[in-house]
Amino acid sequence: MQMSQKVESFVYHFGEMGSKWGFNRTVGQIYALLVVSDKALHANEIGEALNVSRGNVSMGIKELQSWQLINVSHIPKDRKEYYSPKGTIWDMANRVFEERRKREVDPTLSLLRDLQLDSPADESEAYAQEKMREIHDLLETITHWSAELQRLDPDKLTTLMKLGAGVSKILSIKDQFKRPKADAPSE
Amino acid sequence: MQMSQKVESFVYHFGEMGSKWGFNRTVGQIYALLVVSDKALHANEIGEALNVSRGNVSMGIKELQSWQLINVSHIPKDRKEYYSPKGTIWDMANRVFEERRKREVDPTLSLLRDLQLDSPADESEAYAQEKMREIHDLLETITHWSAELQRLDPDKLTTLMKLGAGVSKILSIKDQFKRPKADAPSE
DNA sequence: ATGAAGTTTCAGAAATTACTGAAAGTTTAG
DNA sequence: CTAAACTTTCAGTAATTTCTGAAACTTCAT
Repeated sequence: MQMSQKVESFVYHFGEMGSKWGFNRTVGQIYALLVVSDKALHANEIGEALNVSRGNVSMGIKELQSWQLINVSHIPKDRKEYYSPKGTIWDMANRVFEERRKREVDPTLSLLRDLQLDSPADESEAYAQEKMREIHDLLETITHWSAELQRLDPDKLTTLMKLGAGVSKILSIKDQFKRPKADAPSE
Repeated sequence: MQMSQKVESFVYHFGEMGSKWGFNRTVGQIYALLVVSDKALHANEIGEALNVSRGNVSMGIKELQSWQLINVSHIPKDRKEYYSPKGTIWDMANRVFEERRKREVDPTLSLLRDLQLDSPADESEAYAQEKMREIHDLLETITHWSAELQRLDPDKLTTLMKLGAGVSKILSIKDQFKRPKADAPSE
């Protein structure tokens, strides 16, 4: 399989990006290639297009499956497995966030909680624990927030995003509703 | 310098995390160590605490400076440079997002825009371009959104985050305000 | 059961990334 | 200007990660 000029630069670029986003170059390239292909591809086509060994393609596919990013399909009378991206681009972004949360943030939160458990031996340890608590709280807030956002349907999300900084205005509207007799004159 | 048990596990863990967040293990460890230290540290202390060469500490410091994550200070009559983390934990998170946006997202957006420029040669190229446009739009939306969020002060942000999925309710309130004579009955 | 058509595994090789430590560079006090 | 006290650089080495390709495995048609 031959990639067009455009597809080629896209695929190579995403290989590099992928390596900063939690998977290696080849995995990034395979995913990028699948995304821009209008039909599902089998392993040999992929390997040929990317100049990569059959074994490497197999490992890449496996990795993408562990991220739940691809679908496997079959064509009647053909024994090969055909791969295509699962869901929309938005789904992909969500999956990657979600998966990284599980793999990176959750273990960190759990470590930080453990380290909070026993009381500090001295002043400098108290300081360290305080900082760890701050990090814990930050991670937890971000985690909750992104989980909530993922529940919104893409349209609402887009509306919300377009709103941007306007959200702070909305917040005050909300305050008026919830507490019509607002008691915070300075804000 | 000797790290306490707790600080040690924190620092090592953040070394590993750091390597998934855009800098290498040592850089992550140095930053973690500085965050939990109640006083600024000089390069030798850092190297000794982390069991790492003087040269490596120097490179790590340089890297952290390029991310604008640390401050340098001096003590009268002492020629050494003392390092401490710059800003709050929130500032740190913002900086890292911001810096990665500049280094990774911006070049990607620019590539994707270029690839949109000339019209597709055939049907499959048209498909590829369409997908690239979707990715472009997604990245752009996320970029704008996070830029806006960074402008909010941390308190507002926290309120907003606590709100979570409640945002969709807020959105409808906003709709009532903006278009009291709403003409979209199906939404 | 057999073998053709495919996929996966994994030991070793290649490529990449990170680290060391000695030499070069910088800054300041006298 | 000199030397002491630091910091930075960078060539070579070490560690880690990724990739290859041959062998093992699986599945299915006959």
